[in-house]
Parts: sequence; C-alpha cells; structure tokens
Amino acid sequence: MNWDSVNFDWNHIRAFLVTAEEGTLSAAAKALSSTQPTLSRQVHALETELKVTLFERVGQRLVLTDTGLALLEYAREMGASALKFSLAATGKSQQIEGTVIISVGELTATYIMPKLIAKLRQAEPGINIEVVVTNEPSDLKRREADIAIRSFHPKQADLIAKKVGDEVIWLYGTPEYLQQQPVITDFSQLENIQIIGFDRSSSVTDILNRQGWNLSKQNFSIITPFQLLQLELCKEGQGLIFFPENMGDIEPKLARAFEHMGPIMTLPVWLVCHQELRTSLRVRCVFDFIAQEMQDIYL
Amino acid sequence: MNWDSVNFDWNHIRAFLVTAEEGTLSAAAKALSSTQPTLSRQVHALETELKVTLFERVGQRLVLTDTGLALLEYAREMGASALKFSLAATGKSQQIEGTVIISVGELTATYIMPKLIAKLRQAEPGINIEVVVTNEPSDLKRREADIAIRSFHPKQADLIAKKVGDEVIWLYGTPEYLQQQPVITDFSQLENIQIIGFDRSSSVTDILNRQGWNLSKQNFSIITPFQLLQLELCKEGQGLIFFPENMGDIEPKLARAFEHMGPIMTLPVWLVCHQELRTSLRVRCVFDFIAQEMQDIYL
DNA sequence: CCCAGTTCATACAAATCCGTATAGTTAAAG
DNA sequence: CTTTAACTATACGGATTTGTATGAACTGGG
Repeated sequence: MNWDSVNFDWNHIRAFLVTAEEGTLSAAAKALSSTQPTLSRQVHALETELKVTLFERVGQRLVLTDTGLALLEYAREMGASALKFSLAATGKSQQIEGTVIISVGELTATYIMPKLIAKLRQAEPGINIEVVVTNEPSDLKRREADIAIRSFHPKQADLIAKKVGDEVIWLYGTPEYLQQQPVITDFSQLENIQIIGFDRSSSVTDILNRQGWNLSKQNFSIITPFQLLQLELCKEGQGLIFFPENMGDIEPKLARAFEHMGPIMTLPVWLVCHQELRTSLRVRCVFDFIAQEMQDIYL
Repeated sequence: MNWDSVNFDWNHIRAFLVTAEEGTLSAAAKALSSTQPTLSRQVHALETELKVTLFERVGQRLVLTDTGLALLEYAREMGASALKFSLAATGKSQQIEGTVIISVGELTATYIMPKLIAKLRQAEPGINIEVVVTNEPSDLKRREADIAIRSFHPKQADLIAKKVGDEVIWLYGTPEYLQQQPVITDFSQLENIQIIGFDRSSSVTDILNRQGWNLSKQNFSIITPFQLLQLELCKEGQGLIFFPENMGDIEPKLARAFEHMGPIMTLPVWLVCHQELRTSLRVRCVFDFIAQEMQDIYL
C-alpha cells in the first residue's frame, strides 16, 4: 500500500466537509467547537495541498465549485466512516464515564426528565447527560443522540427499541372552559369545540374523524407546535389540548374534558438506541435506568 | 447533523490505521514520512480520546486488541475514502505541476525510461516523475502508481488502457554460445538448450510447448526473476534469454538465436492509468507523452 | 441611502505539536 | 550467556498551529 496518497492532513478534510455542509466557516467553526480563522486556514491549506479550488469566494459567502461538489461526495464517505468509528469506539469502550445524549420531546423534557436525571446522576455520577429537546424524529444514525424517547417504533433496522409504557391521552381544559361545553354522548357532537392544535396538517384530525369524530379546520383556532405554549394557552382558557394524563392530571388549573367518554387515545412510549451502542457500558447503563424508571412511571 | 461525534483528531485514525497495517510504529512512521515518537503519541492520544485500548504492548511489539481489530475495519473504510478523495482531487486538479508516479518493469526502466524521462522533464519542467520498478502487476487502484506500463490488458473496469506497441521477443545469446548450438528447422529440436528463466512455474514453458516446443525443467538451469541478472548471465555465456528485440539488438555482446526461425513471440505493450486521473491535466500530459514516445519506439 | 449584522481574511501572542536525542526493554543471534 | 539489533516511551528545544482581536467587504432592512 502506498500511503503517500493519504498522507495529507485528514483534519482538513473534516474542515472542508463541515464547512460545505454547514454553509459557512463560522457555522462550521461553531459545529466543531473551533474558531472561524482555524477553519478558514484549514480549508485554504487543503486547497493548496491538493491544488484544487473547493470554494468560490463570492461576496460574503463561500459556494462550492464543481470540483468541491465532486470531492464532497468522498469527504462525506470519510465522515460516515469516521462516525461509524466513533460509534463503534463508544460501544467498545468499557469505561462507565463519559457523555450520553438523550433526545426527548418537550413534554417529556419538562415533566419526566428533571427528576429522572437527578436520580440518574446520583446513581451514576461518572456519566454526564446531554438532553436534546426536539419533537422531530431526530436521527440516531447520525448520532444526534445516543438514546431517544419516541412515540413510534423506529423503522431503521440497526436500531434497537424497547416499549416502556403507554401514554394515555385526554383532552384537557380549564374547569371554567369546560363548563361551557355541552354534555355529549358521542364525540361526533363536538362540532363547535376549540382545540389548540399542532399544525395545519390534518393527520391527527383524520385519525380522530375515522374514530367517529367530526372535526374540521374550524375547530383548530390556535396552531403551534410548541406544546408548552399549547399548555399555557389552554390554562388561559383559550381552548382544549390533547395531553398525556400523567402530565395533565398534575396541572392544578386543568381538568380532563369529557371524562365519561374515556381517553381519546393511547400512544406507545419507545426507548430507542443505536445497535452499535448496545455493548457500551455507559449507554446501556443509562438505557436500562431510563427503561426501569419509565416503566415505573407508566405502570 | 451532530458533528461532535466526529470531532476528534482524524489524523490520529490515520496513525492508528497505518500502524495497524504496517505492524510497528517505526514502520508506520517511515510510511508516513513522520517519526516514531509522533505516531506513538498519536495512537496514545486516540486511545485516551475514545477511552479504548487499541494495542496491547507486549514486549517490543504492538498487537491489536479485539477492540482494535473491530475498529480497524472502520479505519480502513476511512482510509479507502481518503484515497478516493486524493485520487479525485488529483484528477480534478487543473495544475500542471506535481508528481506523477510511473510503474514499469526492470527492462523498460533500464532501456526506455532514462531518455524518455529526460525528454519529458525538458518538455514539462513542472512535473516531477517518480519511477516504481517492479515486475509485479502493481495495483493502480491502491495508488501505487498513476501510470503503469504493462504487457497485459488490465482486468479492472475503472482503469483505462492504451496499446502503444508490440514487443518482439527473440532468444538471445553470446555468439560463442550460439555457435555451439545445432542448426534447427523446428523448435522441437531444442531439447538440450540451456535457458535462463524467470521462475519454476511452467506457464511460459507450457505456452511454448503448445506452440510446438519441447521444453522441460532440464532446460532451465538458472532461475531468477531479475531480468538484468538474466542479461548479465547471458552475456557471460551461461545460456540463452528471452529478450525484446529493441533492447537485445543494441547489446553488443548478444546476438539473436535461431534468427531464421523468426521471433519467438510478441507481447503487447499497454499504457494503463486510473480512470479518475483521466481528467488530471498533468497525468494526462504524461500519459499522452509516453504514449507518443512508445509508439515511436515500437513503430 | 445608510446602518446594523454577517461573513471571511490577516496579525500576533499563546498553546500545541513535532522531531532529535536518549533510555529502557525485548528478541534473536553468536 | 553475551551481544546486537529492533522497538517503544520519555524529555526538551524548536517549529507549527491555534485562538483572540481586528479589519474589510458584502447583504438586507429601515
């Protein structure tokens, strides 16, 4: 093997890759916990080392040249392999110290995580916890997190998932608001109800309508994907919200709506983790800990 | 994308990769034009960064741990991608300066290359030429060379090849030696001839026997893969050698054997180059130059 | 049209990394 | 058993790289 060909600074490729993906040197610097001048120099160095022009300096922005675009493909490959290396190394590490990144939704972050993390930190002081709060299905394969809490089973084959409970969803509102509502014997009678919804996409609406509801866009007066804002608006009497019972019940200002009708739906709670990390002592430790705690909560 | 996971020193992976492949830190240092202490520190750094033990320090040698072996796979992937990057970058480079590595056999290196390189350097002073002399089919895909001169068409699909001539092979010997040989009318009569051969494998023998010869191991008294040694031995009158006519004819001490029978065989001469490098200005420049020169020689 | 907010490039001090020299250890050969 | 050769780890001076601070240039909004 002729190693001369790979005997250039691999970190410069990383600099190029992150810069190209992030769009600017400054963003790349932030992503790599480095500084913009460093990235600037590294990209320049790569260009002179290989005698190619990767970026066109047009005004304040760097745009990839055709050459840069062609090479980016291989840089991405390297990045993917580096990620695999990192994942495998974390998995192989027999140290119980280090950081574990957990991806959760807003509500879990607010109602579940604080006590859970406190308890975990007490049990395993060597492990640092990083919480990524997002409602998006964050991509575990890209190492946005080590462990994720989801309400759906992941499709990717190389992820492992464990069901830790069922989230029971009710409609909640202020007692004052609820008194204004009619007494119903069927959900189809809720034609004039005001619900604070997630977004304008009608996926939830469709599901409920198929279950006998009769909802349209008119019922969703306020739209926001921020569930904590939904909660606050609901507390102000602006409408009803879909909320898990273990969280809604402890809100003093809220009460279940149409309780005699039973819960609206139940969502499974999945704990998801990358398969490569199954052998990591510390990730497994956190995974098992959360699984135990969640099962206690959702018992 | 979470870049934290790949935010370790990629050069340390390269250090690990080359060390694992080469076996020792010292060898890796030589391969990377670096020094042993540097590699030692880089491997150590990688181990502490990822909290894994890659090598077991047993005595004077480093042996891969199971963890190291598992991670080596991904390091190899990174190396392969780095190689692709390098190849593509060289291909994309529009600079006419740089180094071009040419792989040739001993005879071509001795008889053809000196004048050819001199002429090339005069025509393109910016290009540095590196010559790898080997009779093995050096692996262009591993970048052991940019351009190779071969007597067979490469099988790999992503290589491009151009036939630049035919090498006419005769048997040569000293006039004194040849006088002792019988006058023949058929090659099958050469039962007692002494030939200085390449190796004990009978591939050449088989080919010739199929063409009507009658050779056995007895005919190959001296065996060596070094063709220049074959030549010297032949000059000393130790036997006959297979030799290209354009090289053998200019050796004052040698003469064609059994010239009335015609040449023994003809071998094609191929110029081979990696497809990725076709767009490289300087590689293409050298490729075209050699093609032109070789065609003049073998006209 | 100007100004606030970004962006990338450059200068210099500080921190880091590398190479030389050296010591310590092991394996093989005489 | 001794010697030699080969390999890795450590110490220190020097070279390289990094980060902070700053400048210059461009974009977009008021």
